[in-house]
Amino acid sequence: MKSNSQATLKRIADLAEVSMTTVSRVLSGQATRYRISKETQTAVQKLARDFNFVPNRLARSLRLKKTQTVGLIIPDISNPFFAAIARQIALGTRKQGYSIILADSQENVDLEIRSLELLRAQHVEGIVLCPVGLSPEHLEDFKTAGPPIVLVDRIFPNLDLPYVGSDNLAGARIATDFLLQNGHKRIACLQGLRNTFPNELRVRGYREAFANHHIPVDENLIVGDSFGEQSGYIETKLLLRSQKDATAILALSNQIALGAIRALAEENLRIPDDISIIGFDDQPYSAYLATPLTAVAQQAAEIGEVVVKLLFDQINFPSKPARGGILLPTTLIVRKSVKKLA
Amino acid sequence: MKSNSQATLKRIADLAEVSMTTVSRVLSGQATRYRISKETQTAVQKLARDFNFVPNRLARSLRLKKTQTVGLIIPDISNPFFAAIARQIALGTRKQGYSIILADSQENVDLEIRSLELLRAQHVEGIVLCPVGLSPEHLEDFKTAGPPIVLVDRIFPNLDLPYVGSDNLAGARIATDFLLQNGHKRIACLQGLRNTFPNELRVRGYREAFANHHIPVDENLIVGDSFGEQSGYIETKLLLRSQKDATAILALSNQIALGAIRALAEENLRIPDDISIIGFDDQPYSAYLATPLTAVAQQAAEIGEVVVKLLFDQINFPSKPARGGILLPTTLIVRKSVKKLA
DNA sequence: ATGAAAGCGCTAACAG
DNA sequence: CTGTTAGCGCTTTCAT
Repeated sequence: MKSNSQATLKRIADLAEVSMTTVSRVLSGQATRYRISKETQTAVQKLARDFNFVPNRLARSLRLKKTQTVGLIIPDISNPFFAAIARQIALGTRKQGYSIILADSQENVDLEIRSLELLRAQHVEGIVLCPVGLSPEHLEDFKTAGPPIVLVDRIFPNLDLPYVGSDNLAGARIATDFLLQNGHKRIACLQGLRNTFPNELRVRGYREAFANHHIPVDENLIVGDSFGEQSGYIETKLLLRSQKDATAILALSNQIALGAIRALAEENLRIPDDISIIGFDDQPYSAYLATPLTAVAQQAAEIGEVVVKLLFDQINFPSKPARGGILLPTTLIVRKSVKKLA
Repeated sequence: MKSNSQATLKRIADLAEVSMTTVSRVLSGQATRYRISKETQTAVQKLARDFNFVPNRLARSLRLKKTQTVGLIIPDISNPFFAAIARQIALGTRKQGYSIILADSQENVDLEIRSLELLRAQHVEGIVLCPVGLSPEHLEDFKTAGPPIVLVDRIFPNLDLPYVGSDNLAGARIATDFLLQNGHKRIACLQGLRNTFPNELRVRGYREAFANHHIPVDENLIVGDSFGEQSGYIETKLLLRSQKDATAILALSNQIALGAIRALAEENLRIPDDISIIGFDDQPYSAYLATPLTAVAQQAAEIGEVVVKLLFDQINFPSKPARGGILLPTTLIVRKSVKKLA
């Protein structure tokens, strides 16, 4: 059993035979400002240490209406892209003296909504939201009420809420263009969660590249509906049965790419000899895969940094209007997974 | 500008012309228990909805001395092993209706200590700590005071605090044995953070395997001092210069393995033809590397589940003595990165 | 140089 | 069926 009775201001005050006010002042570094005598100071400090006094932040927050806490909602923290962003946010947030309340929404809008409500109830001073991205209705309120918010990755640009993401359109266009340049015309597009901003823009980039080359796109080649590894695997399997003439794959996430690679390996198809592939979102391991993967790199750490900046801008200067959105550039990292066709 | 004035119990009470108590009761689902009239109920509920009332959890927590919150401290959330554990903890925790306060300690004991203090001040009801693992002194207190805690991965088994981890000793022993069985005698051991429980046990496993084969270990082959990718890279580079006769590498983390692979690639050394390698901690991509990696798999998700169980056991039944530690088994996944020597 | 007292928003005796 | 009241632990006027 533990001695659960925490020391409080009052207890220390009684023991030191001074008022709570004085204790509070000493312990919050306001001793000089209120000219508290050296003796009382040391006495109070000693007692605080002896009794292992830890001020109750709940009480403090309630009184101050300031929790020094921000919320972070992520669809899946085990996705390395999100994990990298989360890490950067954790570092920046701590630097500002704030804590993070983390919620994993499991790609589920209902959970996202519930998390958002909970964060409000917890009076976080700001929210970083990587939305599931399917519907923005529940976010409308944040324009006029609630803590400042910044959207990440699965953003809603029309929502008039600050956001940070990648230039998905250009990323996918350049990747597709690279495939086209290399003579590929039958390019399967393994998309992620549909009606999601990054997905739609990536698909649009894919289409634009085709348009630029004056080649019509075959809608049968645009398949899939999740950013997960499973989806990449299954869709690739299906594709190999139905569209046997595809010569290349554009995988719209790192996990999709991994799933596709797994399926290809199972079917004994060689990359890039039998089929070429480009992934979206580069990872540390991408260069060391059986065939080093050509991929569109996103600047995850930088995204995290910008998020922190935008968020604390709003927290620290609430009167300033929240700035709009920022799209960070992507780069195509060319490795060995694309074959040049005759 | 936002309308920041939140609705409160009192406001709703005034408008509904009932007492705060009544409002509190209907809004916390205690209407039936206190036989509150249907009319009052609906009236209150309507007001609450109209004013978008969200009860203040700070106040609630302060009053109830229950925050429904647990703390989670991780050395590096972008390490996929920790991310996988974190995800499972997030899911389990939410199922119990609790929130997570996340802290990334950046492999830094001071930050870990500060996080621990902050979590106490925030009155979390439990703490999951993946310690940096170098020193346990600051954890002594948790035996007798503070919220329940469970240690993960970088555990201190002598500390008499519940913990969950992998059977590192057996994992490393079996991996090393496999190398030895395949005729390797000059096996470099790329270790992680020294004086850390998993590291020491993994090194011990390495030694035991040698002992079982009656082969003395060459201390010059045990190098490195961090679980990071950089360390794997650098140590491999150095190794190739100083110990040219090593025929195999045992990398004591997934990130070390990746760094080693990078170094090997740079030096144009082929796996396993020129040198064999086994990694500790399997990852989704391991099977698809240039040479599919033989690795010791840890059950990250299961570790997370057990952690949740142990933690809520203590939270929900504080009188029960905290159970000791649990070490989950590891398995050697044999792929193609080890060559059989003549 | 120090203190008394009010109050942040909520819940739970206790009282009808 | 409903309300009064006290108080969780802290900070901050306003006094002295």
